[in-house]
Amino acid sequence: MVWSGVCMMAQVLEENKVDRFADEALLKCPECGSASIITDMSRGELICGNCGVVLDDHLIDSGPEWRSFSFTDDQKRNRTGLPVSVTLHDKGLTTHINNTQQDAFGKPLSVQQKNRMQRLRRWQLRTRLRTSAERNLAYALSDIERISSQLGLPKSVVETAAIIYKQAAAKKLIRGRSISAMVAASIYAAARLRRVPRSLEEISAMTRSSRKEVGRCYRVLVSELKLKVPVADPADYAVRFGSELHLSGQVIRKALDMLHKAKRAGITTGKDPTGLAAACLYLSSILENEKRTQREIAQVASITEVTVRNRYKELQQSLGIEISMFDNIE
DNA sequence: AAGACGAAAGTGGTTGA
DNA sequence: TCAACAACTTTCGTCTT
Repeated sequence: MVWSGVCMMAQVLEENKVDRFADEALLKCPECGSASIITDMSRGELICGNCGVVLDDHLIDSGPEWRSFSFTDDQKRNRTGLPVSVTLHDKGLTTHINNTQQDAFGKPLSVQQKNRMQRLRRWQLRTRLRTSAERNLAYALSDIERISSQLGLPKSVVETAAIIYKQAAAKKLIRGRSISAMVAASIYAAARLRRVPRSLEEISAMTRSSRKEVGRCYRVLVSELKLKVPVADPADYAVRFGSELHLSGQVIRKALDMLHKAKRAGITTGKDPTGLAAACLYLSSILENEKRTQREIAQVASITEVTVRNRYKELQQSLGIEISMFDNIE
């Protein structure tokens, strides 16, 4: 009885499908007679490929309706839930027991049932964050998310930082160090790995840890996890500082050019990359007549004016930028 | 008055013995 | 482990615009 019903249903669906395609194949544009009909599923429209007339604007999308974020998702045909994410301590694979005091039909629960659900909810929470390590991880990962969003870091950095932190936790590197310093160090490393560097000052300012502490943790991460962190490129900083100072593309381009020359002249090794970027921006802002003061630039780069000065004097000397060029402008 | 400059002293990290 | 060192910071007085 049930089987025959299912079979009949399948047959009806199959026939409809065939009919639909047959219709489409035979369809011709009433305006120009062309047979090249295009279906635009994102708009739900049937359009003539020749003259552009919309033949139908209420098409039913017969494509798959399950959402998938990966090949395996696609195979499972899931219809609910978030994508699996490394930024959640349990990868988002968890169950929440709702707090509504109703059953599936909307009827209020009896007192016994309420008590039972309360107990279940409590145990669910306990098993979800079973160990102190898991609680720490959950706390740290939400902190990574918070700091990264405050610094305007992209998703890729958040995920990299989460992976680094998890590896550090697995290697028991967190023990004896503060969580917030380790979180900051993970973000610092991730940002550098993803080539959107933020300075230690900027990151440690978002936590309760000092720059020193974060730096120490960072070195531990690099050596223990064997991270291959590329040397911070002053050019990455120059672009960001430039836009923060509202400098034109021309000034930034000139600064990058200067950095390139400085690198070739060999005066960049061992120097603070933020200082170099700041000095180049300072020089190019003067040369391009969009001058910013040393203080403004130093503030954005979170270094002192003295460093800006020292760097730009060096640049001036080795790149042969004449003082007379300043005189012309001022 | 604001910005630039430079000297002097102090700090924290790196390196090599 | 420790001293030497380079880079950077802080502070402050002076000069220039």
